[in-house]
Amino acid sequence: MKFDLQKTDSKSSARAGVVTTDHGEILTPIFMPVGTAGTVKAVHQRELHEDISAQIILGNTYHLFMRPGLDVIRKAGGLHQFNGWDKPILTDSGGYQVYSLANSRKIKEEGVNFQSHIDGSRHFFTPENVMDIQRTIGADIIMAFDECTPYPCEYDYAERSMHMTHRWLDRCIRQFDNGAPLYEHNQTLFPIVQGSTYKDLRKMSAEYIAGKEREGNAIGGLSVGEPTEDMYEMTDLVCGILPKDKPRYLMGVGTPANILECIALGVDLFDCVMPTRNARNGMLYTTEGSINIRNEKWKEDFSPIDPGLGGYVGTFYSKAYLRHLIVSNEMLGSQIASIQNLSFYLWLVGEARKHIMEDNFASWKNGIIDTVSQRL
RNA sequence: UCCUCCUUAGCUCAGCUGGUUAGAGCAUCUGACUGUUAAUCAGAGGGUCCUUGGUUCGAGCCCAAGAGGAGGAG
Repeated sequence: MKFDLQKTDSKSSARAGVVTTDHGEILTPIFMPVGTAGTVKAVHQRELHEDISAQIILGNTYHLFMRPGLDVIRKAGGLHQFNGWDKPILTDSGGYQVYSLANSRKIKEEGVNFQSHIDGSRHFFTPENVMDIQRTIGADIIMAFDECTPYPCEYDYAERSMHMTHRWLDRCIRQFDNGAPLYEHNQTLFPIVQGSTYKDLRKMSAEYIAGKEREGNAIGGLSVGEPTEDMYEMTDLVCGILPKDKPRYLMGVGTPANILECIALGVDLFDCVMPTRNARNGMLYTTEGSINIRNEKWKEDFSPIDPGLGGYVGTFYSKAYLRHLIVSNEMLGSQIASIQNLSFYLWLVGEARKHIMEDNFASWKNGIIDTVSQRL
């Protein structure tokens, strides 16, 4: 993997760059649609390419390990072959699942013992076997196995957890660097900064992670319920420490406003379930603002969903029709809304990149945030 | 014409021996959702308990008459 920094905004820390992988280039800043179980829910691969212009998607170690399992993925020739996505893929390590499946797991120094949410079977994840699993899945970018601390989090716990995540990282790196890709493309390992909302811990963690000199770095443990200002403060602090010549990935963020603000702080990569999950729940993002398409006010509004975006679903389908589909629980509603929301997210980061290249990002951002944040 | 059964929220229905403010599911409306256990979750509005009269301290529930509906007999 290679990262070329093309431009840094003169009035903020926003950057534009190019990540090059064996599955092609990623123009940053970028949003990565989440495809947990090997699918971006309700969206075809062709739509990811043609309507959404996705450049990289996510997969999830935990979910793919549970189903379909490593044998199937290995026999398919890796996840790219299995799901037919020939552009870059990033897999999350399962660290977040350890956090979100909190009621059925036990975290120890050696690793995490947890119960499958599918059949209740017990499994044990370690930094080592999580690296091996991600080798088998074959993502271009794989993530270190970490503990995502909850919010709020006691200082003592956050500190101990952070140090354990650092020790886990060393084990991840050893295992990864002693291994080799199973398929015909290279892989790279991103470490993850933790430290909850404590400045000294975040600083310590960012310095530790920077010292590993990997090809890219991630910021985890945010957008777990802390105040937005805390999230910005931690992101700002960490971005100031992580190397400038490596891409920075802010995990799990966020709303359109969050993404713009964090681009301004120097983040290059984002992922979030919001555009897809909210789409299925009737929340639409448009260039005019967000709308709850289930609201009665759209019942007889036959205007296009988002003509400003200029894409197929935004101009072809009306609000009233989409409302009908979502209210009726029709599958097409989820499909249209998901394509719309992802198209919007990719449009947003594309515009951000354009304005960074033109060196007028900061002023553009302040205007667009008000627009896209309003509720219609 | 007679007999039996039914009538409770927009819909389908619970509702104990007569006892606080009559409930549920669905539907409607509104909100939430941040490295997906989520086509999920939460909240709200919504009642002439068919009508009238009676019994009773107290009636959705018991009694009478009527209205509407379903089935049966002739």
